[in-house]
Amino acid sequence: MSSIDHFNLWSFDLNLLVAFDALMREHSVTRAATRLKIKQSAMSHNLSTLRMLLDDELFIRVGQVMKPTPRALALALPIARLLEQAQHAITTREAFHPEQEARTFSIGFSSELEVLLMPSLTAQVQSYAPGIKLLARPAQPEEVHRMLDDGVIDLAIGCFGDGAERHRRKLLFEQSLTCCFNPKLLDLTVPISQSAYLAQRHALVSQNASIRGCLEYAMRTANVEVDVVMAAPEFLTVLSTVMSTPVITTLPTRIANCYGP
DNA sequence: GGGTAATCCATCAGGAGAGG
DNA sequence: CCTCTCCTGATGGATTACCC
Repeated sequence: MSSIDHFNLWSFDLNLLVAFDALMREHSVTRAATRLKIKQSAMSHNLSTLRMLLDDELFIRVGQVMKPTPRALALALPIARLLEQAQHAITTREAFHPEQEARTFSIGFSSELEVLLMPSLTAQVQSYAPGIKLLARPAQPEEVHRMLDDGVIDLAIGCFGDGAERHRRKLLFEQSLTCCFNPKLLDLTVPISQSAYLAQRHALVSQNASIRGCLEYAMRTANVEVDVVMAAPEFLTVLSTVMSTPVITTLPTRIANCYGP
């Protein structure tokens, strides 16, 4: 088995291999930069450093694409395998035995999922892993990835953005939306037409500074406006408002089915 | 003209070394 | 051991060059 030349590896920033792999996959400096969530100029610097260290052009611009040189093609597979092995070595842990574990997991939730999932999750964890405790933490979409990076939470459950490549994601279920209103206060025919929906005054769940909350993107996409008169981060506040005020709200169907009027 | 790569320059973080 | 200063490298914004 050959020995590792630590001195040479120390002088070679191994992140450059990640940059090379991204360039190999994208054949574009700009797209490779986007893939690694850095700017194009930083990726261009990485490429120039790689060119200097490996003494080869590596990628030659041909029209709109960066064509790999024979040297780059020869390096592609070994580097990809190396990165795969490195990732495997870093992420693989000893077998997890929930029944023997004694620790607290912090889970970042969006508010509606916390109330939906925590009761059954706690019951299941208590059944299979009595030594494990669960700590629910509020998690806003704009800060959830930083909370994961800082170790504030171990896991996040909710409707969040993609984050970085290191953030693993799994789809739990597709979310649908349902309208809720108090029929004693609002005279609406079900199913509600789009024009009737847009004509109402609305109460919404909002986790951020926008009063349009989770509907902001949908409204912009559909190029429509609704009259939002109230927004709050907790869905129970919104549902209580709907019960006492002639407003309509749009909530995740699971919440509406559990707690709706 | 639009898209993309390369380059220049400013900023920031981290490390090394000097001095108290 | 701690603090300060300087140096180095990474990064991003702005700009330029190049290609279709």
